Formats: sequence, structure tokens, C-alpha cells
Amino acid sequence: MPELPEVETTRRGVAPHILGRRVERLILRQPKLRWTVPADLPSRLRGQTVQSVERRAKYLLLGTPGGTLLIHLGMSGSLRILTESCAPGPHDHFDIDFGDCYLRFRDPRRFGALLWTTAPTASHPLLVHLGPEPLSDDLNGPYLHRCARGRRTAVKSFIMDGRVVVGVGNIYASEALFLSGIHPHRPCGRISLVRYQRLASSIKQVLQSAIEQGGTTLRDFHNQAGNPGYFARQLRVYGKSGDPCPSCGLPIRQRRIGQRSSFFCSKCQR
DNA sequence: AAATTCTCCTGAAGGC
DNA sequence: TGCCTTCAGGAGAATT
Repeated sequence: MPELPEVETTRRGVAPHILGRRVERLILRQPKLRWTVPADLPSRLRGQTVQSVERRAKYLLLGTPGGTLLIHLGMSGSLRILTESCAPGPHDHFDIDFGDCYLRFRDPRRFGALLWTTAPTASHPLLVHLGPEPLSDDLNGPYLHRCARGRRTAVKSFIMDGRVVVGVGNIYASEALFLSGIHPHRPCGRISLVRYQRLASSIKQVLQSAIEQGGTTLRDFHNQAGNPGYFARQLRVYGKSGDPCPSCGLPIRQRRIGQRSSFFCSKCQR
């Protein structure tokens, strides 16, 4: 599933193809996504020029003179650049036609989104309450420690809360907590500043190395095949229930925290 | 206010 | 082989 690293990889992959390009038309085949795409979006988008391709959290933001297009890949979404016509499959919900190339959105589970806003994106309801980007200096130990003060929620749910920090999905939450030796179930308000400093750098480390893997996907971005190696990430605990802990050898445990599968070592993580 | 539960959807995996 | 059930998951909305 697209995590922040893959959204960033997608951004870098599509940007050179669509920056400065004029939208000939939006072909909307399936408007029922996470939110129903307004029927007038194709007419609003026609003729707009893409001036910027940015990312905020897991949202892709295509800036045009008339407004901004927000795209979210949800659980199963992907964007591809097509340079020649290719018959759409059943889950190819929209194409943005730039004349000599298309940006095609595919999303089998339809948890993704396509939205349009004419207001500044920073004030958009979906973005305004978002916490800092994980790879920015705004995410640091003191910040997390301060945010967690007085709260009793499990630290894993805490770091997956987009109001605290964005882009830490279920997989990377387990990985970052393992790297920093913190038990995912520990109340977030009962963790020292020093441990939060370690957690902040673990989050950055795990996301940064995943972005570097995303670079592999980037190279054959045009391939039909999808994401070679994407699932072959060096995961230490995620999905490894029963496997030996890479550090101490005890079996990795699995438990649901906040309706999400969580993986950890009960000896190495306290 | 904070925390938990519900919801959208379909492909994959497991059971029989 | 194939049908049926269960589960996973991002994140906003609803509920407690």
C-alpha cells in the first residue's frame, strides 16, 4: 500500500511529465471514490496548466492558476504516466489527458480521493489540522514529548495520529518502534524525552530508507509490472509474527492496537 | 476533549 | 477446483 515514501516516489516520478503542461481534459470513469468526485470537475480542470507538483502528508497537490487538485492514493491507488493510448482496466478511475501523455489513476479498493479546491491548500479542511512532516526538523524528540504529555493512548496509535505527525503508516510505526526499543502499547505520556529523541530519529531513518527503495520503483516507473521489490523491503518486525527477533531471537509477537495489527519484540521493546 | 469504533472497498488468503 | 468467510488497511466521521 502506498505509504509516504511511495507517494513521494510517485510525486518525483510524475512531476517532470506534467509540470508546465496544460490539461486537455479529465476523463472521469468512476466518480465514486473516497468522496464522490463533483460532476463539474472536468469542466473546471480543462485548460488549466500544472504549475506545481507537491506533497503534503500522503496527499499529492497539483497546483494550477485556477485551483489545486488534491489526489490521495488511499490503500491501493497508483498513478502512471502513459505516453500512448492504452485501454483502461476496470479500476482505472480517471485519466488526466495532457495531449501527448496521460496521468492515469488506478485504485481497486477506491479508498483514494480526487478533490479540487480554489482556496489556499494550507487552509483546506483536510490539511489544516495535519501535524509536521516526519522528515522535517519540526519532528523531533522535544516536540513528540510535549505532544504526548498527559495522554494515555498507546504510543503506536499516537505516532500514527496525523495531527501529531503525518505519514507514519501502520508498517512504519511498528518498524520505528522496534528500532527505538519502545513497546507499541506503552502509554505515550509515560515515555522519556531521551526515548522520544530516539523515536523521532527512527521514524526519519525508516522513512528515508524506504524512499531510497522507492527510488528503485522510480526507475521502472513506466512498467506495467507494478512495484518490483516493493514488498521485499527490509522489514524487521512487520508481518513477521513468530519469526525470530533480529536482535535477540525471541519470537516476534503480534497484537492489535487501535484496530491495527502491530508487531514487536516483547524483550527488546519496553 | 480524548479515545474508540465505524465506514468506505476489493483482493488475497484460508477453510472446507 | 471452487465457493464462502475473514481480514487488511488510510483516515475522516461518528460515537462514547
